[in-house]
Amino acid sequence: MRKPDPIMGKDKGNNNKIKLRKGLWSPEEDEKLMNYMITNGQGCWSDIARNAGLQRCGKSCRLRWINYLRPDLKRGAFSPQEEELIVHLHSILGNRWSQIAARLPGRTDNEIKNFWNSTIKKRLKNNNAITSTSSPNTSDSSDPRAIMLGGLMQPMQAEQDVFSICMDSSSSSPPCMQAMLSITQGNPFNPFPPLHDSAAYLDINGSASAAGAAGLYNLSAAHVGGGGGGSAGSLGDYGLVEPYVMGLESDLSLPALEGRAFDNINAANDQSVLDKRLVHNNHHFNGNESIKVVDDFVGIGNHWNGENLRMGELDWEGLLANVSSLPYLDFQVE
DNA sequence: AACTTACTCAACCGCTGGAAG
DNA sequence: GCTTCCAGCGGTTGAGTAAGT
Repeated sequence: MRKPDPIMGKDKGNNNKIKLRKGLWSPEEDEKLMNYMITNGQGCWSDIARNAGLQRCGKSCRLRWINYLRPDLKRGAFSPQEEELIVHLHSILGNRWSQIAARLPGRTDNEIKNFWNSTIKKRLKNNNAITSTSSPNTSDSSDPRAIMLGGLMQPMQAEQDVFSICMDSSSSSPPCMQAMLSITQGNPFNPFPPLHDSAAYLDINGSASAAGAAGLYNLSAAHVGGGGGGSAGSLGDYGLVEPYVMGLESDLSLPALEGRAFDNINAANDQSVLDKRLVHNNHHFNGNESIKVVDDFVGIGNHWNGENLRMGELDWEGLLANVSSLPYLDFQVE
């Protein structure tokens, strides 16, 4: 990690040089930022940095908040289900980490990106090395997702080909996506089959759900609250929302575009989780403070802003028109 | 025990796009 | 239309740590 050594920085619009710290955040800095966010909510990050008495740039504060201090963050290792979902989403979205993160509540784009670049990529690479010597027709052992999913899926060869392209982070999205789409549209087979039938994971309520495969990814705008006009207030990127507004009460078994993280905090009343998290990353905060945060407000992470699901950039909207509204990941392409 | 290598992940950097003036 | 500011994103870096020799 980077040393928390202060360096000289320059305040824009002000010729006075001020010391802007870089590197790791100290517990004191975290506390300042957390307290400020609790009290004032999100605003202009450079103002936050200044007003909170932090000798950090706004950008750094934003990052710290998003990746570590946010109360709705989930910590700990990725579950197999999350891994599965990441692989699946990456095959569709490419390196759009923020989009992937938006479907993994409590996870940050940075976290997912790191996870992908270390664990998954390596795993896939290793497996490719092994399987490359085997017959190309030998089942689906060469399919990365099959690898990841323990052979649950039996994708078409064409899909495998495209997927292998997508696995390469250098080929992020548009070409990849178009290849995907070409297959999607020209192939009678669904290139994005449901992950598997028993969606006993990613259930909003954290309990096992036997939601059918068909509904697994059926994420409509209504499901995520904001699309139906459900979000309350705004905390900028992490809108203040009414707890459980985001479809938590529904039977949504989908990796909602955020929202489920509330469950992590509220349903579990999760002192231990919070403590663990706060301890994990460099330290800090006693449990009471953490809980207070949860009580005071709930930040929606990962840029889900209600109706404004941005996966789509316009081109995507058009491209995906025939793919069962991919932005909401309804994979029922039939 | 000492050293080296591999891995993880927090944080930084540079870029893009949107909003405001 | 141009400039400036800001938020957000993806790629990259590098310190800390675990695993291996």
